[in-house]
Parts: sequence; structure tokens; C-alpha cells
Amino acid sequence: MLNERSLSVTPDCGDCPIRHRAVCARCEADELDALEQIKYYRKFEAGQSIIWAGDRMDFVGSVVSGIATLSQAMEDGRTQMVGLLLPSDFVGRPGRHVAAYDVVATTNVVMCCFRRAPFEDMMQRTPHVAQRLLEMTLDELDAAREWMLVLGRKTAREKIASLLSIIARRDATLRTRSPAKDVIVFDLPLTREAMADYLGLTLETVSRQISALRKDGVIELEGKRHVTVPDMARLMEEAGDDADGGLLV
Amino acid sequence: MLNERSLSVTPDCGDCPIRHRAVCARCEADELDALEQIKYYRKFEAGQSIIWAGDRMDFVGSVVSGIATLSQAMEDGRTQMVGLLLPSDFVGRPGRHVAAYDVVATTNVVMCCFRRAPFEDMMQRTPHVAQRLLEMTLDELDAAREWMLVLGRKTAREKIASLLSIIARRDATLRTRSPAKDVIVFDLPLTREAMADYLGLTLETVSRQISALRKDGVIELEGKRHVTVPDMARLMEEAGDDADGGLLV
DNA sequence: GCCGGGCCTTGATACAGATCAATAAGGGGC
DNA sequence: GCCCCTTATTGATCTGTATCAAGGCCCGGC
Repeated sequence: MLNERSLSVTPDCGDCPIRHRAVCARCEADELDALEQIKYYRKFEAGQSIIWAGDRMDFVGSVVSGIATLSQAMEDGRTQMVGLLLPSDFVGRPGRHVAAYDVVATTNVVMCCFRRAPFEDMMQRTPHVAQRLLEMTLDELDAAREWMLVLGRKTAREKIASLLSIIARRDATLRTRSPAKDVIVFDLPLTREAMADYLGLTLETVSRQISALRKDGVIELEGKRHVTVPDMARLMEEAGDDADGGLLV
Repeated sequence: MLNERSLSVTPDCGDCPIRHRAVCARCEADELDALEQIKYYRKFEAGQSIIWAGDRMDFVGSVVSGIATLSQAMEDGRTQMVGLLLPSDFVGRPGRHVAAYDVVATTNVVMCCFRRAPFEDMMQRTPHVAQRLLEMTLDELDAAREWMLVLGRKTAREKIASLLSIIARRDATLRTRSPAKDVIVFDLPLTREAMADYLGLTLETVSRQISALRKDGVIELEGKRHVTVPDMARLMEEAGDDADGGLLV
């Protein structure tokens, strides 16, 4: 397994795919320049660990591309995923120097990193970074709380449907090509085991419930990962959610 | 049931019991003056609903005294508590005008409120408020994620022990009289049903597990609510946590 | 082309916690 | 002081999911 390595090239922030969604989204040109001074890229391969809980954490950063998982483990090995990190999501916490969670690259991942001290300085001086980070953190808190309902009160079938509908919705917003289209197609970015860790289930139960949803026509499967949702409303219903995915903002 | 009502008196911020822990903690004297201009108090009685999910939300605020719960319900009535609001905790989200959760007063509650628009203005102008809110939100996110592990992976017994140890620890920090003392005594601020909603259990299971912990000498009960923990390390062990409550920050 | 190892599926069985039900213990109102 | 209502306890039984176990599929290496 290769180690992570810094990229020699550091693309211009203006061309960055996560420019308007990441922690820098609100920055003016001059602020962006300042960030550009201190940023550096790191690459991680699929399966590689990005951070171990308990490790010294001397950088923060954003996922530029790829998918990573944020999880927490008990001593006996029980594991709970507490977040799914997608492009633009932020890793690390200003003011904290010891990692609280394990971060693992699920696919190949590129991260845009900042050493912690300079970034914290930056936060003091440029309110736009702090503002955006607050907004993102509030969104994550909402997501975590939504997930608490899933973990605490939903059945295995509802859990699977919830996960699928979240992935489907996210995919729909990323590629904005056919937002209102009923038929949604996507690839599962997680193994059955990772899904189990996310949902508080065993991988066997995940497998069974996916099979059951397929048998009932809620989803179609091609191979093990490629999913078609013929009727999104039906899936949401199976998830136990209101058919109109709760418009908050 | 009486309605909530504004207090005629609005105590000075300097005397406020939550002065250095709430959203105003970092404020300078002049910033505090500005907040003082727009604040107002509201009182709620035990059992009263403070906010209904879906309602228009035209204020934000801090709990000054008392305890409230933050919860989410499914259409069929299944309920998951997603947060416990203690003195200094913040309610509402800048930028959001529809409440996402139900907030219910568990005890009598006094809140220090701000109308949303003036507060949002304030946030733009005084970075100290935004900074503190970010810090508090990050803490809440950590708490939510810790709770995801509880909900997703712990047994009923571990869940109860986790809840008890969280309440015990909080109580220990609030009244700083004997922080390192081994024997900890407190009153449960929640009914068995509220505990069940927090833990993703039924109230019967909560009751049984509390009885079991009592029988095993992990806790002592006087009445239904008054708890003595003779050995905190033992309780933490039952909760499945490291004996040294994970020092992050 | 065959082998080996992840990853996934499916079956049989066990068990933790839910559900249904009855009773007890307080506590406030009259 | 008594009654009613909420809160809590405990018992009996049921059930959803975990656990244990046996293959199956697919892909990459040799």
C-alpha cells in the first residue's frame, strides 16, 4: 500500500470543483489568495486511513474529490459510522489538536489541506471563513440529528431505504441534469459492511433487506452496487419519511 | 395550562447565570450592551411545548434555567430525542425560519430570546457572537456523534449506563464542589419515557435495565429519580466507555 | 484458465428487546 | 383523607435482528 503524498501541482482555487460549496465558498478574491498561500493537496488511496482517532491532528482540510467515512469504534470492535465525507466536506476542528474520529478513504480521495495554526489565524481575520464553517457545521448537526432518528427508531428495512434515499438525493443534487426526474440511478459508494456500520446493523441484515427491497420492486439492482430507483416517492415512503423530504433551510 | 409570557423584568447581563457559557460568552461590554437592547425573557412551565417542528421560528435564544428536550417525531408517533437543552444551550438556527424539531420544557424553563432578524444582524457585526456559536455548534455536533454510537451499537444496559454517566458528569461539572469525588448523587431530570425516547428504547426496557443496574449495585435508587453512583468508574465501564472519558478538546 | 480472496447472499437458530398486560406507587385536587 | 391520574415496575410472550454457518460470485494474479 502506497503512502499518501503531496501533489506537486496545486491547482488554482478559481478552477476548484468545490469552490462554491467548501469552507472557502464565501471568500473574496483577496481572502482566496491568502488561503491559496497556505493550502496543499494530499492524495489517499481507496481503503487507506486518513486519520486515526487519538492521533495528533495538525491539519484541517476539505475533501476535493472522492468519498471518505468518519467513524467511531468501541474497544471491542463495534463500529459506528458518524458521517460520510463527500466533496466539499470539511475535516478537522479548529482548536482541537487530537482527532476524535477515524477517517478512512472509501474511494481514492484528494484533500485540500491547511496546517492548523495558520488556518486558525485565518479564521480570526477573515469572518467569511468562520461564517461558512458555521453554516456547514449547522448542516452537519442537522444531518447527525436526522441520523439519530434513523438509528434509534427505524426498522432495518426503513434504515436501508433511508440510506438509499439519502444517497439518491445527494446524487440528484450533484449532477443537476434531471433533478425532477422520477427514475434515479446511482452506484452505492459503500460496501455492505460499511452500510451496516452506518446503519447500526450487521452486514447480513443489510444484505437481506436490500434483497427484500429488490424483490418488492422498490429498487432494481444490476450487479451488487448499481441501483435504479423506479419510484422515488415509494422509496421515501419505505424510509418512513414524509413523501416531501421536509423542506427546512 | 398557562401560556408562556414575557417577564416584565429583564435582569442585567452582568448578573446572568449563563453569562460565560452562552452564545454571549465572548462578548465585550459594548457588544453585551447591544445584545441587552434586543433581548427579552420568556418563561415556560414544565410540560409545556416551546416550539413545534414546522412552526415559523421568529426568535432564537438561550436556555437560562431549567431543562428542555429537542426531539423529532415520525408520523406514526415514534419519537427520537436528538438533544437535551441545559442552561446556556442555544435554540434556533440563524438563517432558518422554520423549526426543525419539537422543543418541550421538561422542568420550568426561562429563556433569553432575540428576534431572529436583529440577532442575525448582530452576528454579522460582532464576530464574537458568531465565533462562540461556532464553538457551541461544534460541541453539539460532537455530542450528537457520540450519541450515534450509543444509538447504533450499544446494548440496552450500556445505553442506560451511558445516559446516567452523561447526566452524572454534567452534574459534576455544574456544581464544581467535589469534582473528583467518587460518589456522585443526582436527580434524573427525565421520566422513563423521555429516557426511552433519548435512548431508542421502550420505557419498559428502560425500567428493567435501571432495576438491573440497581440490583447489581452499579447505582442506588431512592424513590424513582434520586440516583447515587457509588463508583463512577464502574458505571463508565458498564457504559462500554473507556474508564477515562476520552479527553478531546 | 485456474486459483485465491474479497465481497455478498442465503439459511438455521438464538436472543435481546418489543409488545401486551396487570399492578403498584406517588402526588395533587377537592 | 380519599380518589384519580400519571409514572413506574414487573411478568409473559412474541418478533426482528444478531449470530453462526455454508456457499456463490466476481475480479485480479499467475
